[in-house]
Amino acid sequence: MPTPAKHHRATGRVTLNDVAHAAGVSPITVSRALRGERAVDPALVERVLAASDKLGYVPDPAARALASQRSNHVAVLIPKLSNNLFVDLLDAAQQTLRAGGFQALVGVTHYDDGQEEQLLREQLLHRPAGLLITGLNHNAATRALIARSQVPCVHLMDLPEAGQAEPTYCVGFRQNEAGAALTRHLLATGRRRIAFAGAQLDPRVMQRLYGWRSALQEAGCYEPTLEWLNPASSSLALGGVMFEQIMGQSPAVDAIFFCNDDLAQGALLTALRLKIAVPSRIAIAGFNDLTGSDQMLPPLTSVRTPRAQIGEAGANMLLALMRGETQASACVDLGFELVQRGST
Amino acid sequence: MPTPAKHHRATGRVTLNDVAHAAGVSPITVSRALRGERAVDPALVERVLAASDKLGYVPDPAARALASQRSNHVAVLIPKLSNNLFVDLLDAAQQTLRAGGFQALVGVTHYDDGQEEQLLREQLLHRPAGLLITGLNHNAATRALIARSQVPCVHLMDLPEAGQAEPTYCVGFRQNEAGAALTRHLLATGRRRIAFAGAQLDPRVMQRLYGWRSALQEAGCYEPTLEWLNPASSSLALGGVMFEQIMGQSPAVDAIFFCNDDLAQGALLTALRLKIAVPSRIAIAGFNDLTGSDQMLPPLTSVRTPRAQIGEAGANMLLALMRGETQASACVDLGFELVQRGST
DNA sequence: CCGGATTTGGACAGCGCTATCCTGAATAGC
DNA sequence: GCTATTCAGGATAGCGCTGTCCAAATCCGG
Repeated sequence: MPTPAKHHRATGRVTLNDVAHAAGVSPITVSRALRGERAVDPALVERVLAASDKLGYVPDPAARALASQRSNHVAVLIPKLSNNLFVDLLDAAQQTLRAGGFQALVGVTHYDDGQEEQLLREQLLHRPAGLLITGLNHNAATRALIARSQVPCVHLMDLPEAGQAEPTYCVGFRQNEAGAALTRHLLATGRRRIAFAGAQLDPRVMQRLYGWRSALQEAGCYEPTLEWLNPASSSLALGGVMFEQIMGQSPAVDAIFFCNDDLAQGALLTALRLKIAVPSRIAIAGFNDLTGSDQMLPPLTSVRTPRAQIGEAGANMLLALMRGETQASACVDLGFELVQRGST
Repeated sequence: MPTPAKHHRATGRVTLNDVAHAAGVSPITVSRALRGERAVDPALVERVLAASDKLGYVPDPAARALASQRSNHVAVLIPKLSNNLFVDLLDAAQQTLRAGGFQALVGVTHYDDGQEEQLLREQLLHRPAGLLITGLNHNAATRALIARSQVPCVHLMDLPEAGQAEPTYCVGFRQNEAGAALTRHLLATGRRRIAFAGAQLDPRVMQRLYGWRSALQEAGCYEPTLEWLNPASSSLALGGVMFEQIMGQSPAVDAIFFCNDDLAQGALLTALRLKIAVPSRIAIAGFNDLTGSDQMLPPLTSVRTPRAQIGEAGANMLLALMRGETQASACVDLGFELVQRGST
């Protein structure tokens, strides 16, 4: 006789109760022993573990979530998958979270505040144990959702300006300083008419723009006509188009700072096609040091950004927060590194 | 008086019960009305919907999963995030699933059977409603897990060989035919010593290899020394290295079929650097038509693979299966398209 | 050696929802 | 017109786990 099939459903699952019976203790003791919650007699713990192993017990996440009002999910919100930057970030965060026993729930916002809010709303229904979110600029509703939900939250990639009302936890680097550093490098190589070519125009691109501006202003080289901003998505093709545009309309420009490497790579390829010498005629620099930038012709000068480290450190900070540890340092600056190559 | 705080926990959540009270019906009726399960009087449905809207009710996924033994999660297993191919696949699948009311749980296997099995095991604990998995080749334990779990499963990217014991549902295209088609194109342009350069050596790469082989054998041009296989991960840099290797050791080769576009892109850049004329000295072709291939110098001939469509169609097939609809066609071939450009 | 503070195991009662059974009403069949 | 069959709402009983309270056991200083 396999199943009595009395009145109610009987799933084949090994439950906490089964373990409790096998170990000769009450279910609650098993729960506590396995979670390390409260003190339990070491001898009992051992018996429980043995029984649990023998039966192959694995806790049911749904039951756990229902009873405790907390799941082992972590919502991860990123703007796009088509920018490898975020793929690297996601990969590192996801792996770190998994190692800590959490499941990443990925949401892609497409740089849209409304979608971000919508996604967050959906994710919060799952009562995530934590939240990793890209950037610091969110609309009021999103900020309110985060605050009201009481879910620990770490912001990735950006750091607050000094004096800015900062969110509690963040891991990133100073985009504006990185932009300024790259611009100063271009100035140091003797360039004076340095254009900034930006696409997407998300907050991080704008920070780089501000860094570029301030560096040029310091050097007395700033001019508004050097700003080339295009709200379209960043891509190799767009980089080529913007490059031709800039070269056509501002022939005096002697360097271009592209806000992302894919744009710069597209520009380099277009320069090759048009036989425009890089860096002698014009210097080209990118940002993020994405795959392939070191393979370009000439190799692309860029800023290496610690995106994988940000994903990992952010996830680790969140893991600590979810364990209830209060972190001393709310903001971690992981810096950046100028990578000078042949294109400048 | 905010909360009575009697004996037990009281979450602030609006529950099914609240809606039932407001609508003047029993909880189970609300449940049925909202799910469209069984027939419910249209008038009642309307009242329930009104009450639910007014209170802002949203069902608790954990409670639902616990009671019904089914979550709204779908496990999605892909080999790597560093290959844009899978990012595109994931993006499309994820979006389609979300539109259907399901949450994608992403797992990255790193082309490792053991990790795949481990991930699947973890995911199955969440009682996913469905499973999207890349490829057809899985180890015995993984296949057993899938079969035993009874979870609807759709395989992506590959199609079974005729006569092969096929898994029930899959969406993809014939990798070997695509490989043969590209090879025939190279033969048609007069090339005779066509090398195959493969990295990663996953089952799909091997299928392309077999396609290349059969096309060459048909033409009487096959020779084992034309096979260059490297188990390392595919990348631009590796493409350059393999290109130099092939050119150095087999100077007679007049075309190279790279198993993935990133390799081919790296080869093209290296050819530029070494001033090896493409396609006059040697033709270069890639696979998958990834971002940037049309921007290369010369633009890269490739095979456009319908990865986004596969993600979407696979997700849609799974959605249908999860609704309990039995699909007529178990396997969908979405084909491929040869994209001839300047490099051949 | 005793009263109070601290442990540590367990009983109990749900978390919010749905599967199952049941009942009364409406419909159909002859 | 009366029984056999649908049909739609509701009562009941959990799904598997944990928060809360309680009681018994242990420890401590005076």
